[in-house]
Amino acid sequence: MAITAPRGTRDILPGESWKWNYIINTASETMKDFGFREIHLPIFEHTELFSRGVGETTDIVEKEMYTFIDRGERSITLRPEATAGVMRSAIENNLCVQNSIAKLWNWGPMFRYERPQKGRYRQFYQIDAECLGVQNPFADVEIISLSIEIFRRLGLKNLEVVINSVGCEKCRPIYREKLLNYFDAHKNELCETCLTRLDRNPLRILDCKKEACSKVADGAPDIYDSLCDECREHFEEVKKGLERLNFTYKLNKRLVRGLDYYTKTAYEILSGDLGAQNAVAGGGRYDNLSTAIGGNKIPGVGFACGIDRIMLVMEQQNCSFGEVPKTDVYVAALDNEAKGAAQSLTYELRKNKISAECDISGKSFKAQMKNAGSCNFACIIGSEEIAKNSVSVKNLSDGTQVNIPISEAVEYINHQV
RNA sequence: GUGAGUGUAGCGCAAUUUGGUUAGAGCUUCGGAUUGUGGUUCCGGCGGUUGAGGGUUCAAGUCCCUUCACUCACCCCA
Repeated sequence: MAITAPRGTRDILPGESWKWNYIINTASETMKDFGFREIHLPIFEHTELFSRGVGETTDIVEKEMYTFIDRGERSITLRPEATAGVMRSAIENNLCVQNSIAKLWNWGPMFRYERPQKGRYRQFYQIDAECLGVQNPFADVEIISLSIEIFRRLGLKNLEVVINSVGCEKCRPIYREKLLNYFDAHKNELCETCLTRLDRNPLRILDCKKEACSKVADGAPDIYDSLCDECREHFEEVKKGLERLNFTYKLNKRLVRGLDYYTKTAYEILSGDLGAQNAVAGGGRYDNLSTAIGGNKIPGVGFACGIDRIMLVMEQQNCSFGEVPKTDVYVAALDNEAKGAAQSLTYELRKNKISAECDISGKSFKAQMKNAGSCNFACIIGSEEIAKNSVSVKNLSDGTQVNIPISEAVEYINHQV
């Protein structure tokens, strides 16, 4: 049996790799316009970074990480998300000392052991941006507007921005306590998974999609009543900021992120064109992440968006991916004696940065011209032409053709393309 | 981890309700003819252990079991 790609992974084939480049280039330009700088991080990290950063009781850490012991007996994990690594790097390299701020972005593969389905893979790709060192709600607005702008430039339609505040280390425990009391009183109405959530992470019950649980959650205490003054004010400023930029958004007090490090702002950008996995981007503020992984206090806010999912939505909505890559010139040999001359001319063109191709597999002239169909020009050389030292250059879009000396071919085509 | 559906040529599909000769066309590819040197048309060739393994049967692409993969949903998230 031939070996196949592991479950949940996929190959980005030539037919779509140029679309990926378009998405990444668009993101890259937007990042630059927003003053974010690119950072490259390892794909694997010490397991502890995620167990302490993302949170011991999260689904990601409990059952979704690719963790293994390396030959030096270190516990290593393929990164399941980007934020913890960025924060680790910022601490380790002092990117955020003495009130300086760091605006960083990167893209690359992330790994989670899940059952694959539409828009969900075991190796998936994210574009990630983090703004570190700023407590101010303007930073939250900057991050949210950045993600929206990337999608706007890509031409995505019908997106929904949903925001919430999940409180901070001061007010969340109080809210948690209230929730605990409430859900404890409605224990018999909750589903099994929610019962386990009860003592581990009661906030997550709010997120449960089961009708019974959601009904119970409807009557649960409102998080906004529990927010401390600082969190409340922060949240108000974020909302004001979004309105100032004319963004429409929805509030969802049930929006709870699956990663423990989030504080205050949490948000998601949803698309109706994705099936069940409807989030194209998600993020928020994480003011306690740095201390959780052993650093000094560095506030932060950021987002990640799934490239695979952006791709799905763009295909669904027939968005433009820019220009399809195309070879300028096909150099066709009329007969076998001319194949060498064809390759020589092809190389001359390439040296002049004109994309060119010729047959390297011994195809007939007819077959060569078929391949030439996707190019702008065809150069046709036969052994007779070599003797005469000339070549026919045909413009494949209008059918016009000229005979010129081979030595002038590069210059002529350079003019045309 | 749970559930449902699917698996036949490189691709998308067919194979007569209820198992029955040598599993078929189309597109692609390759070759030939024709077209002024590609695109059109015609002819021909290559291409399959029916995902894999086992079972039932005189007979299995078709029925049963196991396994793998894909798809979608739960869960969770981007």
